[in-house]
Amino acid sequence: MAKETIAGLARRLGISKASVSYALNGQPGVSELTRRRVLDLAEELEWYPSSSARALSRSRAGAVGMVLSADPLLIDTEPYYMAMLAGIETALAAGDVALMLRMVGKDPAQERATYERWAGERKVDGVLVFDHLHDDPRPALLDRLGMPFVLHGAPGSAGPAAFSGTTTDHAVDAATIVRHLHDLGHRRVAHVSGPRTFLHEEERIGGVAACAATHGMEVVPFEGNYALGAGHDAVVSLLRDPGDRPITAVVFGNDLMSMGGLLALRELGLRCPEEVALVSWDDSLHCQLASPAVTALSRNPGMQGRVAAELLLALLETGTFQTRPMPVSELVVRASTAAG
Amino acid sequence: MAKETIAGLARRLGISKASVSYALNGQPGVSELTRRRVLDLAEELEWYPSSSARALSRSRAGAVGMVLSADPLLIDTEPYYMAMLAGIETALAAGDVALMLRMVGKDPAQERATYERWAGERKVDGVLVFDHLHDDPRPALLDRLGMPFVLHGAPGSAGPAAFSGTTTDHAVDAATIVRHLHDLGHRRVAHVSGPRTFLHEEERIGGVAACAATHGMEVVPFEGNYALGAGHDAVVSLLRDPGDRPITAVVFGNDLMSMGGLLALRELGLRCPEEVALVSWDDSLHCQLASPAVTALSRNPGMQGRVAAELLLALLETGTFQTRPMPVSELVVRASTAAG
DNA sequence: TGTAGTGCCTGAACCGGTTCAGTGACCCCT
DNA sequence: AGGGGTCACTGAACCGGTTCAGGCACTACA
Repeated sequence: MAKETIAGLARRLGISKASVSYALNGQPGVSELTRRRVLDLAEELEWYPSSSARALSRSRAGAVGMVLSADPLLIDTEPYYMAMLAGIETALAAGDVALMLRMVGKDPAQERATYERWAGERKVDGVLVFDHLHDDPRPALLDRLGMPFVLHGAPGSAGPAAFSGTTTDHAVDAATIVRHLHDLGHRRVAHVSGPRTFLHEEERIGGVAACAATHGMEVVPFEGNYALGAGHDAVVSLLRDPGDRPITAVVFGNDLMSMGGLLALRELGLRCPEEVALVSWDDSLHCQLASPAVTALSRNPGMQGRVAAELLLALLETGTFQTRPMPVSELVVRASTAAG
Repeated sequence: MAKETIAGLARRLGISKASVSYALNGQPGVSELTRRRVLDLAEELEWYPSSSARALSRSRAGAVGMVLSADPLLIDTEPYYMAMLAGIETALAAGDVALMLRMVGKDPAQERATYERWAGERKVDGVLVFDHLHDDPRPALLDRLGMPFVLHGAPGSAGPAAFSGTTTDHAVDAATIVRHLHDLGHRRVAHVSGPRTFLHEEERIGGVAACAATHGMEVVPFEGNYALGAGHDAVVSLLRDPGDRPITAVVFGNDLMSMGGLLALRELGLRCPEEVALVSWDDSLHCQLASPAVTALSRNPGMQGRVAAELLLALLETGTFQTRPMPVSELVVRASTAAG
């Protein structure tokens, strides 16, 4: 099948390229009759405008990018990403924008290089950025590159922002978890967080500490890295020697560490939830299938991804920054925190 | 920052656009000195060629596409996809090709429409196709569209193929599983497969039946759909009423159904592996974390994805079809089939 | 000394769309 | 009858690269 072009359509209809273009794009300047003839012919020939030609003349790629920079070890075990991707994709598909995906290791330089490349090549119109860091260099970089972006999980504290993002009130989530444990009688708990370089972990740690303080509870912090082994090691080092005031509950920063913690409890011969209760700050199938099933904060990554993508589309469309707070997460109570 | 163009570079250097282009692309026609000057300037200005302009003049998108058409329910629970994606991405990144991702529901029409669109818009240079079906309409469609593709999990039986693909010898995998169960003394087993519309499930079912026959074993087939509930329901309907010759082992087509089966065993009060052994035809973290941990065939989806992507790159580069057999999968023996 | 060959470089066409400025035709108003 | 406005449409420029045909200078060879 010889590829049709807009010039071909114009020739067949005996009109000019310009008219065809106007007709196809719903722009004024053509009669209703002509427009119909053009659209009908395009459909009949199963013709679509060349995306690269369109991208060139509109100076718009029609795609947005996303760099998944994660531990290769985690990337296939974290259902979180896949769910988020699915949400992002549904939003983008609705806006007729393509998703360009790049996976790099935990190397910030590679993520940076990818952004520079994409900006230079004008390959994407904007990017979705995740896991906001302390003194995150990426917003400044992207600004310098003139690349619109949405920060997923932006710092919610600031006022009207100079960028778009979704915000999560981690303090509220923290309170939900801490109160749940307090209600069950726990007074000394551990909090196994993700790396403190992530801003949201900082907020969570602060939230947990604050809420615990108002309830007269004690929190033992532990910095993990979201991997199975970290959860395991945390539990071993925190609970091997109970001491006089033992820890009776552990909050994990994600589902993988929760699973690791559960394995460790089994090894140590500690019964869950009778001796130690568990809460995961991320829900997933893992939490549901574990035995005991693990109480988890359901954060709905699919919806979050969808919202982030919508913000990016809006930013590209209108150029206005928006921040949108995510709805409060819900705690799904399961056996790991069943009433003692 | 005003965007530089090739014309800008040419002006700065006092040479023609053509020379710049030749220099940048490593083509003959420029002196070594000029080439260096061009490359140095490009680096200094952090300049990259516009991907859309390049795509237009080369008539090559520089991207390949992949439609993930799966049950939305499964898409975020199946670690298989994520691992495969990671493998695909590493191969594509090496070949400097972008990955365009689209997720659609289990609706074949949408997948078809996506291919037609991509072909019409020349948005991708080729696609990766998964889950080969009985009388799969996609190869013919893609051929008609002139869209190069690689079939992941192509029928391995045929001779030199008219397309590229990775092939898996499911009969060998089936034998690995069946022999393992036979060695443990099982003589009557169930095989909970995925939908028979998938060609690979057909091959697996045949392989299991054939190998079982040579070992004097009996196989009870059950058609599932890869979802948690299907595994559960299969076990319930197969094992609730043992009868005179009870089933002592169940083989599941993927990890999710295995987990469902495990839940069902627990409900029925059947001990695993003492009363019923379990094998999963897909390994994942779920199998490792389950209790008992589930024996599983490790198929290395990351590597398979990488190979499939490499085949596609080769096809785009040279235009020659290749089929590449995947290495035989290895059975990871865990507690769910521990010696009785 | 003429000429064929080679190396370096250039102008212009081309890829397939979008968009601007301009041209008639037609209608309305005074 | 003449001036102004709207409508449908067109030619040509443009987006930013790639590539072809050809020009010029210089060397090599007969």
